[in-house]
Amino acid sequence: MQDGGARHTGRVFSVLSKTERHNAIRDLVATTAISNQEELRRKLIRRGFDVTQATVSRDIHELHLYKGPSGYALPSGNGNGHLREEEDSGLPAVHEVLRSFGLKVKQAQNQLVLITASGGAQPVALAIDHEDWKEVVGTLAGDDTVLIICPDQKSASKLKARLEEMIG
Amino acid sequence: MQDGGARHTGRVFSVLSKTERHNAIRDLVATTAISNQEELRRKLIRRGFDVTQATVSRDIHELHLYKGPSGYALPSGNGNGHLREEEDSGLPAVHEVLRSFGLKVKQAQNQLVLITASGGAQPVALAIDHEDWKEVVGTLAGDDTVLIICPDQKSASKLKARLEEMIG
DNA sequence: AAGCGCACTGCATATTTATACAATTGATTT
DNA sequence: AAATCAATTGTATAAATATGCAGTGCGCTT
Repeated sequence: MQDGGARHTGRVFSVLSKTERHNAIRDLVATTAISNQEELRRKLIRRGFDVTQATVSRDIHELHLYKGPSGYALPSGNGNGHLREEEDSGLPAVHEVLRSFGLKVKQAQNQLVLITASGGAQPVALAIDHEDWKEVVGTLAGDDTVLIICPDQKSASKLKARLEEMIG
Repeated sequence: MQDGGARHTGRVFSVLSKTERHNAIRDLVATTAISNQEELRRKLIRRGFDVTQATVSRDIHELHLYKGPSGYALPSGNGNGHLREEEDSGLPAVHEVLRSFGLKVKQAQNQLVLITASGGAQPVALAIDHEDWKEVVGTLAGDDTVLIICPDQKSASKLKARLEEMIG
């Protein structure tokens, strides 16, 4: 269902169609404005893919495209995803996440910049937030960097020491 | 058309309805899974907003929401949105987003840390950026935290007061 | 107060999107 | 080779979303 490739049985070469079409769709969606499936269908036809609206609808599903004010768009990779679940308290202790993800801490005035392994910033920041330390005014996490804002330079230093100890 | 507020003529107090509803929608969309307008309609009704699907459809337009694989989503501020032109001032006023997402503001020197509901940071930061306030040097948004850099401690205090007032 | 203009909304309906079902095709098994 | 199976797609239609039009109500002007 997913790839259409040789994965399971059946189809192995006609692939030249569906996957190609998906790529074409990604390209079209990324570079041109497409406000509905008929429009996308027409553009696909111009590129040699003769399909119906039903197929286009299915493709859009498989590609996880979004539809917004200005037409279809690619999945943002970032924020949109994890709106759902989340659950509750199951967070690992800071020292655990730090031990696995933490790399180093740098200080700039009242701010700390915590470098983590790739993809580790969010979980680390979450864990830190949960500690409710008074040295932490707030955190901001990207992919591998966490910015920690402290009330002042002094508390930043203190926190830095603590974090470094945890990183080991 | 945009605000429904006192902007032009007419309506100034019934606003208690449409804008409130918009906030409720932002909140619902950010915190729960909503896969179609009927569902959103039902949830709105449970919150006391008795509207039809048509109105919900219009609201979704005005709020620039996206619809993706997992239901409706807020404009990501980031990747998804403005690939396209952008048109005019389509962003909701700060006080609107703040009312729905803002939780509290903390100050550290010349920085403000604005805590928002989960998923609210991007839209809030976007709105703030758009205001072009001289107290704002720049913003950084994660998932539920916005860092606002101000020129100095004094302007930070001033801005803090203003934001707190908006949060209510 | 009468008249006008505009925001807002419901109703009915047009437009757009999703999907149940059946047909086709090529690989795999017996 | 016949039977079988999974993948893919079209057709027809259901489901979801958008919108033209008309009605209502408030504020402003006259």
